[in-house]
Amino acid sequence: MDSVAPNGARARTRRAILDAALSALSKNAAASMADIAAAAGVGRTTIHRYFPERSDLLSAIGTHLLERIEVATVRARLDEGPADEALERVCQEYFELEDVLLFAFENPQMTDWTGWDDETESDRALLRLIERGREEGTIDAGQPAAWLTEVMWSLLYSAWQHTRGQHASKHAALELSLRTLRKVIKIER
Amino acid sequence: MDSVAPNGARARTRRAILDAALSALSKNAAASMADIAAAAGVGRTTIHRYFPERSDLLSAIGTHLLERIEVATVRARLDEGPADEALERVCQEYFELEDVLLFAFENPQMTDWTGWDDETESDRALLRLIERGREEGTIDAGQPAAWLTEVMWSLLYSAWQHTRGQHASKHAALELSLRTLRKVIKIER
DNA sequence: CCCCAGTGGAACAGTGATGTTCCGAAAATG
DNA sequence: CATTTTCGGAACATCACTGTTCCACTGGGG
Repeated sequence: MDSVAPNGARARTRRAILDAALSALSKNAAASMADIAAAAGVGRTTIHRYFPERSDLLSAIGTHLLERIEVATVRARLDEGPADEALERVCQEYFELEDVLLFAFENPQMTDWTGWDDETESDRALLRLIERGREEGTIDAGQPAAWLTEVMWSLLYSAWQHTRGQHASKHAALELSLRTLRKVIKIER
Repeated sequence: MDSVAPNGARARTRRAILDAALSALSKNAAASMADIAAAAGVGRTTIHRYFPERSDLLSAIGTHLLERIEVATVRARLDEGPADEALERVCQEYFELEDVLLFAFENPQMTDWTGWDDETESDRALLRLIERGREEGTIDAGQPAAWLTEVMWSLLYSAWQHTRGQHASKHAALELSLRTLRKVIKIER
């Protein structure tokens, strides 16, 4: 059963469990294994077959999550074009990761998960991008780069929150975020 | 024991439990009753004497929380002076409520708590303030008022996060927030 | 078509949190 | 100082979740 070659069936259910766990846990941070199993349309036993302990599932989610962020970052091509435009691109990419990122935000249960502490390649790329923008003169140098990344994440969070509370469409919320972010990085004369 | 007149002793330990619960739960959202009791320097039994069930404690925290927000809002005197300055004042007041508000943000366990859904007087006052600023010409009318309040909360959250991650002082973080907020509400020419 | 990897469900023990009761000790109150 | 109130701790029953084992089934690949 734990053969080296992923049979296809195994890989499929593994993904199903991972996806279901992600969505279940972003809706309810206290979801039990049984809840996740139900969400995945799978027996609770099966989950334990793939992830012996809850922590195993959580760290699998963790890496899966980092991978998706990584992919989104690459797709934004941070090195191309003016820095402010690249920043908007990466925001748009990240905006699509709502379930993934809401989970990351609202689940401090993963505090013990080793893998957050060390800087991601995405983190570094983002900081480099902002640095580049400051030198280019397209991003306000009056605010620390680390602060601007915080603000970017916050604005994304606000956008998702805005679609929940208000009856705003996702598109409208994203537009608001980008508009606000543009004002934030604008250079004061 | 449940006499009508608050004896002083009862009121005192009640506050102690409430405060300890607040700080314990903001540090660790999954804190057990035993944890909270320990944090309050009080027996677990005593907590159940004041708050028979966990949900009772949570809703007590909820109202206590709303009260503190209410007080902070009043102290900001939203009706006085230019709207943009009033907005900065209320930010400064809210910034002091770090434990209270971080708890509110990071504890979706209070989602079931009835009392968030209906608009607070503070919410309304804040929206009125922004509306006033738009008419005055001190706050950008290009962004919906509801969105600006979301952004304000997010910036506060960013500030607290910034003091955690970076080695920034609270004062510096607040300054960053205010500076960024000023740019956000600035009217585009 | 047949077989077996993959699955679901029942059943079980272990664990930690919750809520309750009871009683002796401590402290506030008059 | 005496009395009433309040507190702490031990003990207990209950509950939900976890992780494990075992067995019966099923459906897709060889």
